[in-house]
Amino acid sequence: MEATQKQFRKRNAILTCLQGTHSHPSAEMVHQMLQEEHPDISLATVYRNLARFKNQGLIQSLGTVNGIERFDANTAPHVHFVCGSCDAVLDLPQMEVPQVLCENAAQCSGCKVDACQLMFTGTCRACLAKHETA
Amino acid sequence: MEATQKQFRKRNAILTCLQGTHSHPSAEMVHQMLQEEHPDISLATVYRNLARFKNQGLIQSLGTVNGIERFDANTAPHVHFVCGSCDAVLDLPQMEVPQVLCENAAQCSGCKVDACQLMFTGTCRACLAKHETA
DNA sequence: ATGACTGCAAAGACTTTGCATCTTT
DNA sequence: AAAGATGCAAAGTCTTTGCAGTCAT
Repeated sequence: MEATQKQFRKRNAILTCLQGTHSHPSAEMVHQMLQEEHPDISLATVYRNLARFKNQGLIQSLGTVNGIERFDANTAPHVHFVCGSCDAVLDLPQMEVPQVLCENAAQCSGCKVDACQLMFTGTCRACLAKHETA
Repeated sequence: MEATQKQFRKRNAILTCLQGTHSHPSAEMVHQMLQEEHPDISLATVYRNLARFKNQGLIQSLGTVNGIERFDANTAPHVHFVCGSCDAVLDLPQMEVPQVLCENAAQCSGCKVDACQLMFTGTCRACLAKHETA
């Protein structure tokens, strides 16, 4: 009955993969990353388990970048940067989401606020360098 | 050569529709809203023009809600609330996005920051009321 | 046996695109 | 004539789902 029993190996691999990366991958990216370890894993399995984890609250969706959904195993509220050039999604761990904001939002809107996302868009350092060079 | 010349009537109608609503509609919602005024407008035309306006910076995309892209003619940075129950997207005009945040983000990340989006998710008042009643 | 997980292929949903037609210059 | 806008239908892309096969209880 160990956690690695065959029945859950792929499911665990998907979660572990997500927890071990900072790339905020899409379903397909996860599938790619698992190719070596599980060459026979199906994309459908990745989608199914990501949906499951999301429902369980083990991961969160960051929304879509260019029409593709991106996931994050870090469910604590934190700040993201999306590069419009290479579609990379970066954490900005130095920045914090002022906790007051959620309370303010709830107060001034009368809505029940569950979560909050702060997202910057622009061009990442790698792409800036690339364009300078070019 | 007036602005309402036949050639651009539908295009203008789409933009005007978007500018006259606070519902942050999807392409299909825009199409619906224009039915009365332009019963013969095609969904493809709505998509084409929304893409055009977005490129021109006349409107902005708010990302997708449940897999459907939502648009906003208000391109100034402002705060949104997304209801997970009815998919409504509301403005929170009382709240402001601290301008400092963008500068902070640029500084601490080394990225070129173009825009910033602050988004809350939860349950809107209408849905809260509905659920209480039920 | 029953329930659970997966692969495969099919279906689904939203969006984009090619082509013919009609306008405007 | 040439360039631009639109409708229609087809194609495209990402995601979900049905079904059969396999494994665990």
